Amino acid sequence: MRDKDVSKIDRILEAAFEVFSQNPGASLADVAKQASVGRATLHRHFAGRDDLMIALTLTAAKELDAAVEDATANCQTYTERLEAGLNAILPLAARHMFLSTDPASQDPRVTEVYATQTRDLAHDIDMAKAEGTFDPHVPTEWIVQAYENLIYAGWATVVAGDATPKQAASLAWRTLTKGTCP
Amino acid sequence: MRDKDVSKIDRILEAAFEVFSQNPGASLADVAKQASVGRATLHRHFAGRDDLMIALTLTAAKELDAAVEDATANCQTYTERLEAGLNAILPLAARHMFLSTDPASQDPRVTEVYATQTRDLAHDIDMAKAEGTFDPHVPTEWIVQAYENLIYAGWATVVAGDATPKQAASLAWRTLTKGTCP
DNA sequence: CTCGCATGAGACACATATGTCTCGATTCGG
DNA sequence: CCGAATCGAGACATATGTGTCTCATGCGAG
Repeated sequence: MRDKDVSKIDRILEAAFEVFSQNPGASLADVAKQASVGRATLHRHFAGRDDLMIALTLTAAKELDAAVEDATANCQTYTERLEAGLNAILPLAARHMFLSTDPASQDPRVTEVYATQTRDLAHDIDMAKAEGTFDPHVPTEWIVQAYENLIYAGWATVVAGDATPKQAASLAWRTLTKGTCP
Repeated sequence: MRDKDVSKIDRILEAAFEVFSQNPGASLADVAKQASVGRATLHRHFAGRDDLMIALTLTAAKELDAAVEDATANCQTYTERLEAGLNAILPLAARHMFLSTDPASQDPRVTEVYATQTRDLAHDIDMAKAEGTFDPHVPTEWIVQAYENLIYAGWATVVAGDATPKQAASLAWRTLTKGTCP
């Protein structure tokens, strides 16, 4: 039965990503319907909306970690890591973006996950500074924000049909490092 | 009584900006309370949540237009206009950001306002391209997205206490044009 | 001073989301 | 083939937001 449970949990989480991506205010009934699962069954695995949101956040973090780790396995430099990571994250942005505006981010596990992600990114940026990719005079905190928001910009461009994910990632990386001047 | 009405509408709109900025899902009762106004009075001026959101969007657009127009009055070039506009918009981002994730953006007036803003921005960027500020090979649509999202990044940096609005605007402009490389 | 009107407070009905429960159907293991 | 467990569907109670209405109050106009 354990396997079945996992399968059902995964289906619910997957459905939640799809539904909430398109409408962050969707009801749990919508999620259950998308997962082809009874509403009661959803409540058997997730106590309520908050529990589900927390699980989604942790799942999203795992997905991101896995994608980034896979994409950066063969990278030699931190600069390469950042560029490859950007390519890996951008296609996942659509699934996870609704979590950033989620008000239920008060759980300690969630805040810790976010803190860890930001800290790791800041670390890589600091290392890339040492490699000469970023100006040491530009605050690392700013580069972190710019990195994350240019990913969002790339995703928006893809959604608008103005670029492929690869092109968007390329533009985001170019803008972050060299800007858009000639 | 006309003056009183305007005053009350303004108070409601101002309260709505404050409340929704901190919690986009707040109830109309919260807004009325913040405005020191009866809930019924709010409904006398705004038919419902959608109406209020539309009014907020149009008000925000006016505020942005006014701020940008004022800040760019003495600009000689489109490049200067874009940089000055960025400085003007960034402090207002906190008030308006919740509107970008608002699902009630299906009203024709709202979509038209957004379309106009984006079109004007794209026009200025095209002109700045001609001035040599942006690489003509970089799609204008991308620069629009980067411009808007770097404003958001700047606002986030200010909120985090890592920069003043002026510093954040400067970083955003530098990143958009020259990037963050040394 | 008095009248009239807008207002704030609150009652009321309604819609929706949520959480719990029960029951018949289905499925899986023995 | 049978029994137990799980599931989906739906009923039910509850909470919250919303929209409308009434009414006493208080303020300003006349």
